[in-house]
Amino acid sequence: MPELPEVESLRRDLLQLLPDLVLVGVEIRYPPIVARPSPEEFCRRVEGRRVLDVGRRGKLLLLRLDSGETAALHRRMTGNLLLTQPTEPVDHHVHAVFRLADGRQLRYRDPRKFGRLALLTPGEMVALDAELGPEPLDPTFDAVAMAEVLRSAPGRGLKALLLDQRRLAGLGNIYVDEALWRAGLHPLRLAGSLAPDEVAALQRAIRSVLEEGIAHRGTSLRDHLDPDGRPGSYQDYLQVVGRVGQPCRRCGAPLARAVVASRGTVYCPACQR
DNA sequence: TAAATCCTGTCA
DNA sequence: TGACAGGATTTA
Repeated sequence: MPELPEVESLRRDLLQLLPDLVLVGVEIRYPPIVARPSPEEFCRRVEGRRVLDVGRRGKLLLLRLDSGETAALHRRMTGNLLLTQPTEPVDHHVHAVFRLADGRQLRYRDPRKFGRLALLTPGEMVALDAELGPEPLDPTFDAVAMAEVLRSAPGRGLKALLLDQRRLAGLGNIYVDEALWRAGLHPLRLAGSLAPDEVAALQRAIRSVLEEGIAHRGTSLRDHLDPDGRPGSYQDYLQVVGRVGQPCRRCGAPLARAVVASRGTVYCPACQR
């Protein structure tokens, strides 16, 4: 599922289309995909707008329009934004089509229909930003900032806390499991119980798994594709996800599976404490 | 805090 | 054929 590295990879790919990315037309084929405003209003306010910049906040892709508004896309589980020629057939999983000035199209394809589009005024963008936790790849996100996140909910388990976008933005099920393994921390370990060196290790682990994920253009266990329809390759480097029962690459013990924070969770019961 | 909800492809 | 997966939101 698209987490921070998958959205960041998409952001960087779309930046290559600037400065001539003009959304000359918008077609919404599955109206519930537009969270706000109404689908008609969304089209009216996006059509004809030039994209000045492509940003990201957590797992949200942000298209900053020349109107001052921002079109936000959350890909949720199975959403992809594909750059295609208009002659390519539109399959029934395509829920929104953005026609570009050069004739090509950006198509939002999402078999699960969980993803959402929204158009945000500057004020709404500020409000959304305030609801999300810090960016783990921001240069200012260091061990001190990690400690603050943990201190904000000392009684919660680490995995539940790290998945909470209001506490820390951008992590999902895959990268949380990978980061906790790398830090040697158990997913149920209470956030308030970490020693200073463990806090620092967790911050470094989160940063490194996200950076490696981006370097490999994301994890494509199943669905993630870039705008040209190509998968990422970080699935080939995962240490725990998808390896239940196989030996831990640190200590050799068989990796275990449990449901933590309502998510399938893989960890090493021997060396994650 | 936990459960239900939204969805449909995939797998047993 | 039915259980399962899961991010975010809503409801109990």
